[in-house]
Amino acid sequence: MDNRKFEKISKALSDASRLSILQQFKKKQDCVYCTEVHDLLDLAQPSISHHLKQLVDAGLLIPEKEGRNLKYTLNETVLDDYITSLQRLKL
Amino acid sequence: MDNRKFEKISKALSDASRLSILQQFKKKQDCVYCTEVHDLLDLAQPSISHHLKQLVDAGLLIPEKEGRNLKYTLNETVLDDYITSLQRLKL
DNA sequence: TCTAAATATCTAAATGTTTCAATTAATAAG
DNA sequence: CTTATTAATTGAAACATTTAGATATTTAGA
Repeated sequence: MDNRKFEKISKALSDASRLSILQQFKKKQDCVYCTEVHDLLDLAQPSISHHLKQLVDAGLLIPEKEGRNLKYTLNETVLDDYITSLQRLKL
Repeated sequence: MDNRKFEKISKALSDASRLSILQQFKKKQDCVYCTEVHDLLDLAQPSISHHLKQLVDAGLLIPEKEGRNLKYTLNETVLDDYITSLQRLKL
């Protein structure tokens, strides 16, 4: 993973709202819907859209359209690649 | 590790200059001096001071005074804790 | 003590991020 | 086709971060 991608993922992980979204996946054990995120966070709809976009752009979430709804799954591969890059920082 | 600490570390990792600083530890295999960072990055001295402060505040670097110089060591424990938190995000 | 070197702090400009109201786009259901 | 629902986009305000110049602090050495 190059430095730009690493920075982008780090930035995506550096916000309380986005961290809550990611932690929601653990609770749901599968996928998370856009609407659920709206219930989870006390933020206006465009703000949620913005945060989800950042997580998708970083590659951490995979979006999938289901009619009018939007379903997200966690991309564990990207998370693993990020962890590998962190391990490499160690001496 | 609580979410605030996680966010702080993520933010510290989300900048090109700070990432370069951390990668310098790999090259040096031990510690890094403030002066070396000044040579490494094409930034004014106060900017470097600012970046190093953020890495120290996040707990990633441990500062140690050596006369007029400042020596930094990488805190691998914090890095490991951060990695553990990331692992926990996985399903 | 005086000077030079290394680092920190203060201040301000430039830039980036977060947030929401308003609007738009897409789709499902009647 | 019309309406309601879900999500994205636009535009702007509030806030935070990055950067550097000027200045202050600390310490080493003459």
